[in-house]
Amino acid sequence: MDYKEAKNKFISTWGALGTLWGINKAMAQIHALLFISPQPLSMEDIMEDLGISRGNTSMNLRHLMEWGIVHKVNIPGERKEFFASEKDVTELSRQIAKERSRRELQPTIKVLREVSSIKDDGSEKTKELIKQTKAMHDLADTADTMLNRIVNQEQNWITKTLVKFLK
Amino acid sequence: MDYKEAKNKFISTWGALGTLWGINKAMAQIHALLFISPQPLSMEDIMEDLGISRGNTSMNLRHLMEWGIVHKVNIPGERKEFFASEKDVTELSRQIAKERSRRELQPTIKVLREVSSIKDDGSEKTKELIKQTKAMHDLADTADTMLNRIVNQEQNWITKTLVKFLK
DNA sequence: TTAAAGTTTCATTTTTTATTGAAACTTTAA
DNA sequence: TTAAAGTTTCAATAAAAAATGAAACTTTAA
Repeated sequence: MDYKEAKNKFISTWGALGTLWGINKAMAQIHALLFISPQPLSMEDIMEDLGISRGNTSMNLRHLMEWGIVHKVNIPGERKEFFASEKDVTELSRQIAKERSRRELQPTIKVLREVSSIKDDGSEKTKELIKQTKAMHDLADTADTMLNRIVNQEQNWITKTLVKFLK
Repeated sequence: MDYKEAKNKFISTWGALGTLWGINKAMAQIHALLFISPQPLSMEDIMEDLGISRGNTSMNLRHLMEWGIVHKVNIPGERKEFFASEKDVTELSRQIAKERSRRELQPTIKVLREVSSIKDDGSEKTKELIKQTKAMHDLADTADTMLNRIVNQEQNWITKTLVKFLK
């Protein structure tokens, strides 16, 4: 496998994985491209490389910046804007986990709390709804808390030890 | 909020969350419905409750069974098939993590290994591709291993302690 | 057996989501 | 200033995904 093949394989695999996880293909592919590019790229570079339109590129770059994993880079002497990805995988996963927690997990946890707090009218179906949504709430809450702790690097010795141990 | 409101809110929230994570709405909603139902439900019950077609219900029930989180239940004296969800949230998350690992993470890890193993031709872009995909491979591999360990309940005392600690 | 009950499949349609491209807007060098 | 370079927005279009519904298939009780 030469460079070009490897690059294409990485970009298309990343796009496909993104799709499975609810991230649109172009967004995932732009990220993949920037992630392996030694230099920041301009919008033109990206459009051309991935064969996508200017509008698509612009909007998805904005989304990636909103997620905090792509940044504008100023290149002295260049009028164009250039873009670069977060290159450190630890920081990348921290950022993604943080955003998914904020946008998706936390609102869901809030709903689960509301739903599981309805008044028990004594019926079997109400009891089951309360029991199950409460269990789901506790799970989601624990998972979210753990995720945020791991991801926020509140890593004291025991956490570090544990992470190593689990590897 | 009464039972009906709470039920609808749970089902629609679950559907919306599913969509964000690449699971289609009907599949997530069928799961939500079964998850809070005290009794197993027939296909008719589900179609009627969610207002979706027979075909849609049938296919998504199959998907849920392929994911191992919904099962057929035989009710004595009934000719129809009934369906029930896994009710234990721990088992539910174990099953989902197991499947997502098998279907999505592991194939991606394989590609990352291939891509990061190409021959270094000395160029900067090849070096960067190798470096970055290797880092991504290591991250994905560690995350996958940890996930599987946690989820497979290979829980010795230190793991349990750690999990408690992180909560 | 067979016909009624129940289930699955899949071509077609609908809905949703992503993408395009051109106009509007912004920035900057001269 | 202004006009060229660059960027963003968004209505229109295309593509992808989900849902329908009816025909084909399977199971089972009589």
